[in-house]
Formats: sequence, structure tokens, C-alpha cells
Amino acid sequence: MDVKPAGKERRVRADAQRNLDALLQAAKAVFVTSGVDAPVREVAEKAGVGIGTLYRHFPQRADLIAAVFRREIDACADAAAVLAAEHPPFEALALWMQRYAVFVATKKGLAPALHSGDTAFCTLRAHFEERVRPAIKMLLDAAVAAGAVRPDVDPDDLIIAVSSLGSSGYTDKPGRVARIVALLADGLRAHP
Amino acid sequence: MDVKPAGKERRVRADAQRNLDALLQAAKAVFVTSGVDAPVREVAEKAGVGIGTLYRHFPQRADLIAAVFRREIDACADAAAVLAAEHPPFEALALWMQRYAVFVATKKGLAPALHSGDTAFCTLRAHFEERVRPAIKMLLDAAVAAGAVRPDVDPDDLIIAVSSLGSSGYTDKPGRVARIVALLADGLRAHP
DNA sequence: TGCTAAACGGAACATTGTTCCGTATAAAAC
DNA sequence: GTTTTATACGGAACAATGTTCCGTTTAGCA
Repeated sequence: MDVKPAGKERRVRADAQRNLDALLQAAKAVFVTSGVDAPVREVAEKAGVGIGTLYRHFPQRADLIAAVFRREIDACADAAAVLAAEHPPFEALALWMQRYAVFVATKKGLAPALHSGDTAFCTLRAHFEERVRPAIKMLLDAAVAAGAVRPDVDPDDLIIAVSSLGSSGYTDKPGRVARIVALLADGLRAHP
Repeated sequence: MDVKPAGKERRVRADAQRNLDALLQAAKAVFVTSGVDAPVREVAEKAGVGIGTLYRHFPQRADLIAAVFRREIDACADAAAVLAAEHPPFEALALWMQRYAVFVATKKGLAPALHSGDTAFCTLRAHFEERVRPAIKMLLDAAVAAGAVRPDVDPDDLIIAVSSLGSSGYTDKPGRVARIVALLADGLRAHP
């Protein structure tokens, strides 16, 4: 019973990598059509692998979801800097809120899952806050500094507000969420 | 095979009535502690009846939920008239929004279920809209007429906005939802 | 007291997340 | 090229939960 030498790790097996890619791609596709509540079996089948394999790569449902959305979360957070560079402070903030609402809205079931308190989603939620919070804080601070927005707004309140609105699933009438977010943005304005 | 004479319906059986009451009471208690996602078996057990009995009275989970909350929905809608009588138009609207947000927030899982698109919740949602919409419309119209609120706000947008916020489940910090709702109310104000 | 429609209870079924373990295999060692 | 072995695979099996079905019980009526 000898101890495994620490260095010189065995390379990742090719089939494992292939299956992982297939799973991520399948999950992405399934989540778009069926929402994140889709059965894991559906993802495994679409990827052409067994359920056991899926669970080997993603010990929990939430891990799969996290893996799929991590990249998109990053993209959304990164958009903040671009908007800040191209627009006046208040408009940048308002536009990013819209962008973020759309992101959440198109991830059917993501936000409710995230906010469900389920400990399984802790990782994803942590990543979310780690990336999204700085983004909105930067925009908000800039808008406040410019005198366009009242100074007593909590960045977390904003994240949560827009997340909630985006995830409400009310897509019955086009533009509804956008209108509400705009209303909210108006509420942020500094009153003379 | 004779047709049952239409008149003179057999009275509701006493045990049936008793069980129905027990179920409603048990469900109410369980929903408070475990949210509306609680297993139906838990409700049946607490009521001291079999699952079959529960399903006889409430063919679907959603029917049970609907029955439990119908009364509370009514109470919340009725509060609108009281607030309108006791406060200026804008304050009445803002207060009712807060009242409504609290109502939704204390019904863990209600709003997500309502907005899930699940057809099982159609009845409850219909009742919801039938009672709540007139309430908010009345308050909104009054505030607009008084010149306190911009005239381009859709009542449905408001219902949905507050529902979404209240149901987000973010109870991590006290007053968060209240602050956000207040922010939203500010966005409604008429700009000179 | 006896009859019958209504109600009851819970076993059984379907779906879905998750675990387990015997089998297969890619990469390394020789 | 063969052997070895850690790794990965697949899917049967388990647990939780919504829902259905049907044999049994019973309240209300005659």
C-alpha cells in the first residue's frame, strides 16, 4: 500500500473530456428549451451518456447548472464596463439593468433556483455575487458621483430587484419586464 | 337505471365536512412552516386522513393551495379600499404595495408557483387577478387623477412587479423588500 | 334495521434526483 | 505489444413525492 507520488498526475482521460463536453453542450440546449428544471436524464440521454457518467462529472444537479451558466454570468458582468465607457453614468446603469434582466429572464428557472436557499446552489450563487456585485456597484457609484442617482441605494437591493423581476416568468406581454425595470430605474434618480 | 331527481340533493356527509375542515387547517399550518412546496402527505397526516381523502377534496395540489389562500387574497384586496379612505392617493398606493409585498413574501413559494405557468394554478391565478387587479387599479387611477403619479403605468405591471419582488425569497436582511418596493413607488411619481 | 351512494384509506404507479457497484477502457509501465 | 491499474462508464436500484385506483367503510335515508 504505497502512497501515490504527489507529482506527475495522470492525464485526464480523453473519453472523460469528450463526455464532459457533450454533457455541457446537451445541458445548454436542454435548459434553453425546457428550463433548468429539466430532468437530468434528459440531459444525459441527449449527450449520449449514462446517468452515472453525468453524476460523476456533476455530483449535483446544481453543479451542472452552475457549469453551464458560469460563462454567461461572466459575460453579463463584463458588459458593465463596456456600457460605462460608452454611455453617461445614469444611462449606463439603466442599460445594464435591462441587460441583466434579459439575461435572467432567458434562463428560465435560474433565479428562483438561485434564491431558493438550497445549499446546493451556494457555489453558483457565490460566483454570481462575486462577479455581478462589483459590476453593479461600479455603475451605481459612478451614477451617484455624477449626481444622477440618489446616494442611499444599496447595490444588493438592485441586484435582487432586477433578478426578481427578470425571473418572474411573466412573458405574457412583450416589454413588460423592460417597462418595470425602467420604472425602477426612474425611482433611483436623484431628486433635486 | 333511473335518473336521480334533481331536487332534494343528499346533504353533505358530516365526516366529509369534518375532513375538509381538518385538511384546510392542517394545510394552512404546514404551509406556514414548510412553504407551499410541502409534501401533500404531510398535510394529510397532520389532518389525520388518508391521501385518498385529500385527493378527493382537492384533485390537485394546486387546488389545496388555492383553497387555503383564497381568503387571504380577498383580505389583501379589501385592504385597498380602507387605505384609499384613510390616506392621500399616493400614500395609499405606496402603502398598499407594501402590504401586498408582505402578503406575497409570507407565502413562501406561492408566487413562483403562481407564475410557473403550470396550468394547475389557473384557478388561483384567475381569482388572484380578479380580486387584486381591481384593487390596484382603483388606487392607481386615484393617484393619477390627483396628479401624483404618471399616467402611463399599466396596473398589471405593478401587480407583477410587486409580486415578483415579494416572492423573491430574499429575507436575508430585514427591510430589503420594503426598500425596493419604496424605490419602485418613487419611480411612479409624476415628474413636474 | 337494511340499503346505497358517498367517502375513506392506503397500496400502487409514475416521475425525478441520487447512489452504488460491476464492467469496460485509456493511459502508463514494462 | 502486452500487462497493469486507476479511472470512467452505464444503468439498475433507492428515495421522495405527486397522483390514481379500487376494495372497504359508513353516514344518511327509508
